[in-house]
Amino acid sequence: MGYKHNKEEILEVGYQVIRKNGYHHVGINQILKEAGIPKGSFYNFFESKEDFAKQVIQYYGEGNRSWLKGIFQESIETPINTLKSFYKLLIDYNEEDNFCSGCLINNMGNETGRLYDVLAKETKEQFDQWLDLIADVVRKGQEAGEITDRFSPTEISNYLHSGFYGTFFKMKVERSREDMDTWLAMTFEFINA
Amino acid sequence: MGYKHNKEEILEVGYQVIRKNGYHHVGINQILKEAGIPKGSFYNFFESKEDFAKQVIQYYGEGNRSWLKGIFQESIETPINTLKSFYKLLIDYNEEDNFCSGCLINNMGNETGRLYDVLAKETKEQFDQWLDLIADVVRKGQEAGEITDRFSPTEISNYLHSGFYGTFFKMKVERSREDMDTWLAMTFEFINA
DNA sequence: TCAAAAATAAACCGATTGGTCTAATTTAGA
DNA sequence: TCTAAATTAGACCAATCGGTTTATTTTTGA
Repeated sequence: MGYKHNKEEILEVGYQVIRKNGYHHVGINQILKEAGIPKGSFYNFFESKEDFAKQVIQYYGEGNRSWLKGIFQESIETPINTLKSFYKLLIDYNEEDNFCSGCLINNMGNETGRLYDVLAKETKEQFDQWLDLIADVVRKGQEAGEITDRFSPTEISNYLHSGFYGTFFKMKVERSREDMDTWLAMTFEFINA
Repeated sequence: MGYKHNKEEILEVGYQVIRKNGYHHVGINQILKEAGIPKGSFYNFFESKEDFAKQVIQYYGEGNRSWLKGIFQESIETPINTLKSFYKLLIDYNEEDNFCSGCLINNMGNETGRLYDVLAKETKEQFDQWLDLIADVVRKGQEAGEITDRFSPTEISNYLHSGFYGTFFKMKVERSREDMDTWLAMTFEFINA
């Protein structure tokens, strides 16, 4: 409160740095340097590196959830096109840093899923809340007869987002959106009613 | 040749350890300990940690390619069922260690894609060679009228395997095969002719 | 206005990192 | 059989790791 350093600014730096470099590859010192704070201040805000990472995941998860809510509410397209535009936006977003970072949640889940109960749990929690929002749009699409009803909204939203996560592998090793665009076209043809 | 330590044994240990723990989270000392070799021997075989990881990727990529060739050649099922059984086998394989490790190639691509040109290149190379083998089966499935021909063999094999990679996220944070099984059922209904 | 609490600042800590060095041992080929 | 090369062995290195400590400054509320 009115103090020199701002917790949210540190979390934002942490988001950027960890998203790009991963959890284990990033040291506290790098965070300190990029955020411009001394170590004492960091450990005043956060109990440990793991606690910091957990709060970064929360910060990003919640921010992204608000963003998601907004674009779904304000969309003037039909449900299926709302979803397709949403994934196109995500691909565009990844193009901005030359396809080298991917998604913090996907990265964290894959990197620390096995090792850190705390981080895996937080990761899953944020992911699940995103999926609920996506599932709502899928349900509307099914009610409108646009999206296949051979599978439930939960199954389809899961299928969509995990499929999207799968494209990050080739995106990163090829530094290209080609595969993501193909995935988008194929998936939305498949889930068509 | 006939010396005390065997390079392939060290690579196998490296595969197990790095697949499970990731690249940055694993130190040389851990490899030495688990492989039972002193540091001097390690650096006699490998130039650096990065060189070691590269050879681990090659070792695993080539081994897996042989395995893939074998099960595709020996399969007595139709092409589409050969593929479905193949992915079921992969899920079963991940169940063996309680869904905590995933695929070395996917892990490496996601973790080091941005950071290490050497490792990303090797990862992509091995992946591409797997995909060629899968694409051959897809082509046969299309010729047999089992698999949709709305997309090319390359597009479909890419779609299959990147979709499979996408399921690793939830597998790891939930330690469950539920999502993978659902993905399998949905995907093979979608690519049906 | 002033004392208690909160936040800032950086020196410092032991443990571990990837990697080097030197010496001893084992192997291969002349 | 003997020498040169390859391999084994682990002590050693500077740098970095996550984290603690102590002292100072800033803020807060009585």
